[in-house]
Amino acid sequence: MTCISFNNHIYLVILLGSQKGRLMLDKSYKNVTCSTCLVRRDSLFANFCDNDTEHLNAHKTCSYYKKNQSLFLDGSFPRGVYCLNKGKVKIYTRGDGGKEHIIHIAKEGEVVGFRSMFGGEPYSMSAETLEESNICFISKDDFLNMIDTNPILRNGVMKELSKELSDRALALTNMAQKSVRERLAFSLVLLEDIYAGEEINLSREDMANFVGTATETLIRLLKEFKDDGIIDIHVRKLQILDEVGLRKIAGIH
Amino acid sequence: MTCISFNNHIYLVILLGSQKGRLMLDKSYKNVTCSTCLVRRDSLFANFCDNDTEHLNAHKTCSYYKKNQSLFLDGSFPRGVYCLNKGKVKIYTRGDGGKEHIIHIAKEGEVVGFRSMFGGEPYSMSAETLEESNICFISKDDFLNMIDTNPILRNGVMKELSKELSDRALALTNMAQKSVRERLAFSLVLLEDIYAGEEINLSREDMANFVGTATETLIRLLKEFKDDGIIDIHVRKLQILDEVGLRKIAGIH
DNA sequence: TGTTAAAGCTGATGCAAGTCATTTTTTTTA
DNA sequence: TAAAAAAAATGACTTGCATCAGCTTTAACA
Repeated sequence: MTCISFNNHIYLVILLGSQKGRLMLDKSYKNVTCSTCLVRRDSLFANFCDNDTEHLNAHKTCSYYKKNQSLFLDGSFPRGVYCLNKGKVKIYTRGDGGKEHIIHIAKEGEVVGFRSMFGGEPYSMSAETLEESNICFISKDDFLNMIDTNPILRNGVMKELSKELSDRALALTNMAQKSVRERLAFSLVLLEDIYAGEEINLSREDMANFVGTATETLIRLLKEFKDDGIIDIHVRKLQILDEVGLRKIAGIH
Repeated sequence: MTCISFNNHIYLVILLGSQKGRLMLDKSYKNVTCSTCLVRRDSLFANFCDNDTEHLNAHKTCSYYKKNQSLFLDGSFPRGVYCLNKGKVKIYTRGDGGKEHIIHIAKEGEVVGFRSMFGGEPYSMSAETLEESNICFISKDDFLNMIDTNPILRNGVMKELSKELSDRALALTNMAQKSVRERLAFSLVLLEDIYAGEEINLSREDMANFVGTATETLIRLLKEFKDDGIIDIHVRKLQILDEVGLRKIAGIH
């Protein structure tokens, strides 16, 4: 049994029965403190002064989520926002027939759940962890209060909203005009960033729902990319070997 | 020659040579006043107090735009925002190869051009009139100043941004999962609202770029809908006869 | 450790929708 | 008013990708 430390947390590498050793999050999540949280520097709460950080810390609660656990569901009303300390979360809608479409995959440092908060409407999307995660929660009242009193946060939120709006316009144009092959390449470039050098670890079904295609088609195309030496596949984990080639296929200049 | 009045403006119906009579905007646009502007009640500037409205009026300039005139282009930096007093504007991106994709069609009362203003980045989209229009302009400095000092406007903007974000997620899911036939039905329901009872007046190419399909496919499907009695077509203008039927095809409940 | 379930993969087939070429209609311009 | 240009419409052809069905591998669990 080995201990390693990463991102504010201590992980235990343990052997579970006949299973291969895997990374389990230590349940020490209660110790997360905003002032020392490393992922905060990428978040909406970056650039906070000490006072604001302390206030944030005092109003957040931190929880452990296991894999495939829901944060919120389409149709429910926002109760607060979720700041990802560790782990990844998929944001998805369901089309007619219930088929998932993954709009976004949030990574460490991202704040999830505030986008539907300003209209007074229920969520139009659902959120669910893709792996075990540590996630801090700030209640709606506290968050809205901070928005009103903190111009840094407010500007950050508005900047984030408009950035996502243009990202999503690009995604829409890609979906309308690009082939599945091109979209897969595009998605892999996005995933490379989301998984930040780690191997991409998504089920084929989730990946297909992210690209917007059938699972079988995705598998066939992944195989093509592998044969072309653009990616490498280890069981279900995926590594990008030739990002330049991918960008070329995706049509990113 | 006849005069009619509508929406703050006087129109002249005039006969031009051998052409059929058509509606021309009177150039009296300079007379538009925010306090009496009827379309303002649907805009971001609704709910303004008299003081704010007066301030707005003092800082706007109003211009006449002819059909197919550009408001701003992808890559340029925002100089201000555009409030549509009369006319429609398409917001579009271009995919690889330069093919347009129409993200949104703005109608009277909508404010265009502020979404890219908060990130300090250039526009990722272009905007162009679809018909002759009267459009008021507020400079970036004036608008940002109003955002900072006017909570009503600020909340309206944030509400609008998050609403559009969820609209666009729905559009993305539709694009990923629905057939062209279903998407066309969906788009026609949207257009029915945008044209507010008037006949839908778009070129086949624009409509195809809005639905996300080839022009030929769009034409064939329109013909099917016409044969099924769902729509009626007069040359290039289009009228919806059976919105319930359309919603059913589109999968809107 | 063996059994069951889930996820991943492969092959065969059909069709929705894109592309190209041509004609017809409408609009614009001289 | 005629000629030219642009937009709309139709037909023929091709193909990317979804669907279905069956098989294999990996993970879950008693």
